[in-house]
Amino acid sequence: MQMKLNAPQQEAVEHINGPLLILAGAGSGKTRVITHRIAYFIEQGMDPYNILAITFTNKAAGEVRERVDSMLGYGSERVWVSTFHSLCVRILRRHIDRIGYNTNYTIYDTDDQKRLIKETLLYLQMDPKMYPERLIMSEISHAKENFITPSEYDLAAQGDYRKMQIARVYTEYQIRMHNNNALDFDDLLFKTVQLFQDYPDVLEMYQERFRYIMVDEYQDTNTIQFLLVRQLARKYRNLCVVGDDDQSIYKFRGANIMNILNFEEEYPDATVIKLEQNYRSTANILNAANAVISNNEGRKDKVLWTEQEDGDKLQFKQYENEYQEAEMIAYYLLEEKIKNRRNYSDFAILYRMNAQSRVLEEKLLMKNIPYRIYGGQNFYGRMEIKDILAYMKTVANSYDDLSVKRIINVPKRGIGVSTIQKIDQYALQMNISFLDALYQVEDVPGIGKAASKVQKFTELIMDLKDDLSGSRSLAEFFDCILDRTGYQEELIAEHTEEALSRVENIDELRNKVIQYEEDAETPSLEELLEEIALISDVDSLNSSDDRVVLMTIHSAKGLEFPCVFLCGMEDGIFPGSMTINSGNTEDMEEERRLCYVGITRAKQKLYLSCSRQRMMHGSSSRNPISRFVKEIPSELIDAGGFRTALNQPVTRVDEASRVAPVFKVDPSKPPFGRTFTVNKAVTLDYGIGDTVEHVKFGQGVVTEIVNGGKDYEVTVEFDKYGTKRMFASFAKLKKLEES
DNA sequence: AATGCGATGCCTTAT
DNA sequence: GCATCGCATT
Repeated sequence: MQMKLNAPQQEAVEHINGPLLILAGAGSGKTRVITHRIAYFIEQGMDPYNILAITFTNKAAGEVRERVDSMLGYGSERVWVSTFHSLCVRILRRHIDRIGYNTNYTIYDTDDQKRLIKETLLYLQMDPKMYPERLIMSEISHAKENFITPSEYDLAAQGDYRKMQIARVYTEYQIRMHNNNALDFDDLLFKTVQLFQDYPDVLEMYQERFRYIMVDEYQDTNTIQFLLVRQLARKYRNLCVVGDDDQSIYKFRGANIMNILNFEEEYPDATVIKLEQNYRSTANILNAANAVISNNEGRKDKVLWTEQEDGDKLQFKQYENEYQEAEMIAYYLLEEKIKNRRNYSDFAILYRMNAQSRVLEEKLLMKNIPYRIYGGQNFYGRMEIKDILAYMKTVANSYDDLSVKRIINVPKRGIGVSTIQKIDQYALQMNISFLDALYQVEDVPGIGKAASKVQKFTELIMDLKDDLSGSRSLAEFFDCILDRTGYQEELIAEHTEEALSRVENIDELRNKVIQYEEDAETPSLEELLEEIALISDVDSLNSSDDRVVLMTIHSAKGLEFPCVFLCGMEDGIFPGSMTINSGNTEDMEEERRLCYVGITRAKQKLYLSCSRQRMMHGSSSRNPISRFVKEIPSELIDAGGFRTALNQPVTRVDEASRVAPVFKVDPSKPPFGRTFTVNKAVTLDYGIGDTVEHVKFGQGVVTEIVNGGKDYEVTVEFDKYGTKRMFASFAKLKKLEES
């Protein structure tokens, strides 16, 4: 651990007035500078109340506050440290009524958004096949990220039929969001910027309050965040942004790397400080990272260096399939743990996509290695959690039609789709909320005996509203929901393993409610719901429980681990096939930055691995070694006998990786060191699944290849002659078609 | 209205 | 390989 601040760090800490850009390489003590800077400001007599620090995750915010607190022992609670989203939520809770929303608005997550889009498409009679929700969602999201209103979008769409259709959805979607008194994630930013734009008095209030602004991970800010920061900083111009252009990895969600690259143009009087000394990783790991990232063009020039020892070489292994890869990761993990007396929590297994976690999980489970998976299906995204939350949201905001529709027949009350549609129709005509329409169910035409069922439901909601005002705590209210709905009872009655785990999840949610109530100064249902809406998976990462961590490289940004496994290092996975096929240089550079982020998470040991064959959406595919692995100088890598192949030029290695022999691992006797043998007498230009031709037997498909030392034993299923096993050197099989 | 079945289509990455 | 969706059945 670094003892005292180095010169540039010190300079950054003591810079008080005017714009400041801190280019902080990975592991260069960024958080340290931020926390010291806040502490320094307070020591200099500044009011902590005037300081705003924006971080990427709630977890990071908590850490900043904690560290400032431990440095000063006071004052930190008055510093406003939060993420962009929670900053906006808190501002809007106070002032959103100025722009026509109710301050008890609901926050919609991606799932809610999707439902609403679906409803909207139906209403506009647009074909979801022509306009997939996915596409619409990203269009709307990108519009909002660029502060483009529906009418502006429509204006720009003129002449482009497709865009004009999307403009219709965007417009109707926003109307519905407004009617539901709901905001999605993008709206939180959008509405705040809009509020500040339309109400300069409100903006000035916050400008006065936030005289000193710090933004972390600035390279991942998008346009709307840029605008928000610019608004807030305009008056006092005491803006300090910290970031690393090499770690910009969120282009897909609108992050604009130009925000950091052009900071000096936006603020010509900006001071620029570079932090280039890395305190995290060994020299070998750092050099590998430097080598990879140096392949990108158009970056701020900066070279990370370290005083640390070389350390161990990076490990690289190619396996036959993803099961073997997972198996060996588990094996090497245990080996390292025992050899160097490490904790499980010293390890992270990182991958490109969440889908890769399943196989890893399976093998860890088999070997009794405690682990925790972050990301993917979020806890709060689970069905039962969303159901219970929908009850809470309905009580908190009766305009939230989406939540009401979600729970009106959950648990089953015999209220079906047709009834819901009729009521929906009625609500639309009367221009009232869905819940209000439910209250007037007797006036809704065409509702027969379902009316009494609906009335039972509305009574339930009214009772719950009474419960909330009558109950002493939110936990008590929570139990009222469970009791009155019978949700939990129904699950218990099911007696299945799945239902049981849902019950457990509900219990966990209950704990969360209790926890919130203990921590909050003035607990309220609204605040509880917003906290839940904005919580991210890594926020709950807790290094004190001794488990291996599994997550995507994206989620791992900002984290560090003594030992890191980067798996699935294959062209087609990482970089992904989309990126490779598109031929887009910018996209490829972003993938490379992601790789850079992955490598620089490791402090001492880095294991890279890939698999020759892998199941991807149902079918098996073969992937060559990732080009990024090949960008690492071979002297930094220990790859057993495979090093030769790595040294070859990229184009030739691609060829070579197809010819390379199949190797088999006996899990009971895991190999040390030399895993690969490249110098074989015979090489095969075909693999499992390929169609081959034999002089005598004709065509067939290769089903198995066994490494028999000098030769390969190849099993082929011939079209006419059945399955034959033969030695490759005699068979002289000719490849016809790849699988 | 609820259930169950086969067909479809789809995968980055996440607040 | 998985989840979602539409359809037919009870």
